[in-house]
Amino acid sequence: MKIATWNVNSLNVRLQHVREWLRAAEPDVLVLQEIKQVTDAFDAEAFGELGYQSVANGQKTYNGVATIARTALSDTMCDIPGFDDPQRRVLATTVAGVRVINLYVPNGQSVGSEKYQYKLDWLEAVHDWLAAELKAHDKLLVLGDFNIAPDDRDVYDPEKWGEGILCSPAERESLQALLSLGLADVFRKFEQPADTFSWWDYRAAGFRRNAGLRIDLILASETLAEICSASYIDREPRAWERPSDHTPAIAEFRM
DNA sequence: ATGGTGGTCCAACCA
Repeated sequence: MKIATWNVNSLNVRLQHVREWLRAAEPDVLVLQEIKQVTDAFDAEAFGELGYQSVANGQKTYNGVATIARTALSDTMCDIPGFDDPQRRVLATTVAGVRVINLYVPNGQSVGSEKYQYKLDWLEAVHDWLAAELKAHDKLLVLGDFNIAPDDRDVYDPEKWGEGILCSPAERESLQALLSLGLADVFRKFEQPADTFSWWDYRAAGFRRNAGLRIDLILASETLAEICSASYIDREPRAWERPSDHTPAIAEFRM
């Protein structure tokens, strides 16, 4: 099974990029974040033509997530239990016996801001939800835009970013708490080229300078981490015309 | 030290 995550920063703008990438990469599952459209505007037929089924959890203007798969999607959940939130940031589905949890973690704006507190509260609620999901599902993946660079290897200039947003100790501890539930960042199970990132700021020619961060992650339960055969980031779509500021992160499993 | 770009939607917010 080949699975990928991609923050597309508006599916309206990026639909043809996503279709092009599906044709070339042929993943079994692709999870999208920041579709920035209401659920009814999601064009399932555009993926149906390519042999994919899909489920969307959309919202006007901001956020919104969708999951696309070669096979049927079942047991869909669009909310974190017990966490009342109008923002559409989660989509859990079961695909081919794997629980696939698609997350768009809040950005947090700046350390100490209201949005930062929301991010930490949101991650705590996700933690408790995932604990329950892991009890119910041996084969589980949590993937998406985490808006957290796990450690300094995932930051182009750790000195400059310091303990700023996306890198602060509290954010990294929140991520560590998720990993402590029994999840592994599969990208780090394999040798990787230095300075491999998944997001580059549109501003200040971030991509040209490779001034990026690795914030798009694939976390696997122990059962799946054991059969993970590859994980990598495909930089190519970030170089396409009018790109998303993120590029796909991919993992492959022997199953 | 600040602002840079891009999406949504047309003023201002979000990233």
